[in-house]
Amino acid sequence: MARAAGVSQATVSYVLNDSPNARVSEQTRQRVREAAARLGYVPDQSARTLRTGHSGLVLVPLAPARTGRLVADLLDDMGEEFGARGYTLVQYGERRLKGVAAAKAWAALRPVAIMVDASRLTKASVELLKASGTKAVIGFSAGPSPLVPAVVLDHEVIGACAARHLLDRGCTRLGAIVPREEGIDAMGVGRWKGVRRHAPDAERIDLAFSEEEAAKVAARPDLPDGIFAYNDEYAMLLISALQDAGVRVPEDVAVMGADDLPLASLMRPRLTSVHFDTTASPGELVALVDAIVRGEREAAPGAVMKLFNGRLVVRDST
Amino acid sequence: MARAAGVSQATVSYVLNDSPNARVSEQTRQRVREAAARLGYVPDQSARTLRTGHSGLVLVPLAPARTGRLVADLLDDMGEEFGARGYTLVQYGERRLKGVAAAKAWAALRPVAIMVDASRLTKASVELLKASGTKAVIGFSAGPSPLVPAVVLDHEVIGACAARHLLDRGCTRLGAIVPREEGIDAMGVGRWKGVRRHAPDAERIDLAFSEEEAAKVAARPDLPDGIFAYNDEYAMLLISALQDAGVRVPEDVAVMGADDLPLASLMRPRLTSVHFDTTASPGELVALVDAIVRGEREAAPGAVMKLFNGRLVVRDST
DNA sequence: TTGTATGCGTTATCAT
DNA sequence: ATGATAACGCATACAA
Repeated sequence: MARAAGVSQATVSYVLNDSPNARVSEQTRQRVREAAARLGYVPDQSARTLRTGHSGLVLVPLAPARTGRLVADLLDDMGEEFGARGYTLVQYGERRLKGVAAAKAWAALRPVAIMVDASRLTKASVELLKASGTKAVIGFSAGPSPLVPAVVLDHEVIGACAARHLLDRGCTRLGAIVPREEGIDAMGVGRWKGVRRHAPDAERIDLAFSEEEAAKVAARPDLPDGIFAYNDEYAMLLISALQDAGVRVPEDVAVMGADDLPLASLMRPRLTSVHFDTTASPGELVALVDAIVRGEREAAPGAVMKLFNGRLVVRDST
Repeated sequence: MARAAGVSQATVSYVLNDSPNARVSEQTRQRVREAAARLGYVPDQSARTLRTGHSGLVLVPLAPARTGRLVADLLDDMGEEFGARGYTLVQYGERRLKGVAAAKAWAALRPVAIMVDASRLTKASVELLKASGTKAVIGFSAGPSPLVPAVVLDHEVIGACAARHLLDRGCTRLGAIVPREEGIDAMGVGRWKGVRRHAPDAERIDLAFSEEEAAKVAARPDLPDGIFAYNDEYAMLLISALQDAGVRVPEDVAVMGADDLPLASLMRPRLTSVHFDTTASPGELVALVDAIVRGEREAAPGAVMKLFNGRLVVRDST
């Protein structure tokens, strides 16, 4: 490249990076830019990483369980935010690896930060990542993590919000669905606990995502008259089972969901859902990670960053 | 690292890579492995990339339009498959960039292969990628691409399958929803064309994903008696609008979806859907990309890899 | 069986 | 204002 432009490598570097203290004549700049365009020259990120010692990579290994729209949107927005700050957010698809084996694969890329489901981290893996230069190791989880600072969705608040709404509507005996599904059961328990804040004797109803299981629940003679179904998908599952069983919704049993899925609003009767406003979160989160990476802020293990701050709305279209 | 083990860099490299023609004593291997474990040493991928000239990275820049479950699952499976073959699949989200600007961002990572929505590629960007060492540039699209070999979902076959089923059920006047949504309208047209294979005068009904729009369609006095609604989401939208308008489904108007979403089977009446079996595709696709990368196979622009091969099933639960 | 030397593309320092 | 040069960590040809 340098040869093609008839200048030195260093000059190329200055021009293409708009180096602040670069003293390069406009004429030379032109020559360099023209040569770059002609050759289709693109600086090599790996060489840059090797030289500078940092990759600008923010690694997000995908969660083993498929996550919902909420997380997908969050990642989209964070990608934009990180990009604007000069980082590159990359989703890394290798769901099988766990513990140190996973950490080695991640560390090989020398990411500057990594945001990953806390359940995939161990003490050893966090140490490995830190030792290999990762500035910020952040976990996603349902609660504080002893290993890393964690991004937490406050599931109890969601459950409490739903319970309050059901009680306001006149329900007297509440129940909460807890999904029997690897990876999301912990969140289910959190939401159920939240329901119990307002209804101490709310029943916990474990349910796998299948029509057979739902039919069994719907056939029970002693159903609560208000059920928070964990999220919109489980709510739809439950409602269809109740309808099949001849139970009137919401007259006999009121059902609430959460996540406010677009599809859920198409159910008839319309589904009432807890909606979380996370619009501000991506920016805040990225700013925080940036600060940690730059060493301007500390975040000790056990610290918690809430994914939203009480911005809950019940969308009730009945 | 080499110092810590008391051996040379070269020996470390031999041991950690299990070099085929490496003749290293078992004793030395032990020492190296032990030192690596003790230090939490992980080879630097950027240095390796720089030296070898290839990164092993398979880049999948995300589509600008929100993709469905089908693509998400496909990516999951391909991630596993690529991992098993020594590649690393990463999803790189930089949605704003287009054309050559996007290609530059991608090329900086020196990926060995890139799989991307064909609409984001231009002649110049493909050349840039090829020039910077990307062995395989593969497009996702609704049909053959003049620029690159393409992974194609045969939308016409899907539409034809739905049409046949509706006709078999006794419908006489067919319609097909074409989504009015950036990025997926082309697929909608393809599916509509497929419907016309069996029903030449099938009506094209453009529809944005909103309840207002759907209500307008549902209020029409001259509705077809069989509608293929593009996919399950649009089918649910349309069905709820029809129900609100007092139209009986499926007695007055039969509606079919596609994708076989788990949620869609929870609608009452149950939704009939075209299901594509793509289970074999990820493996085949990855094997093909691997062959192209290794130069064992050619794939010229215009070539087409079908995402499934006629493995279509109508799930009809009425 | 193991060590030494070289170069990949970039950036930073120093020299011109 | 620009060029020469070293060093980043690794893989590999070759020497020992």
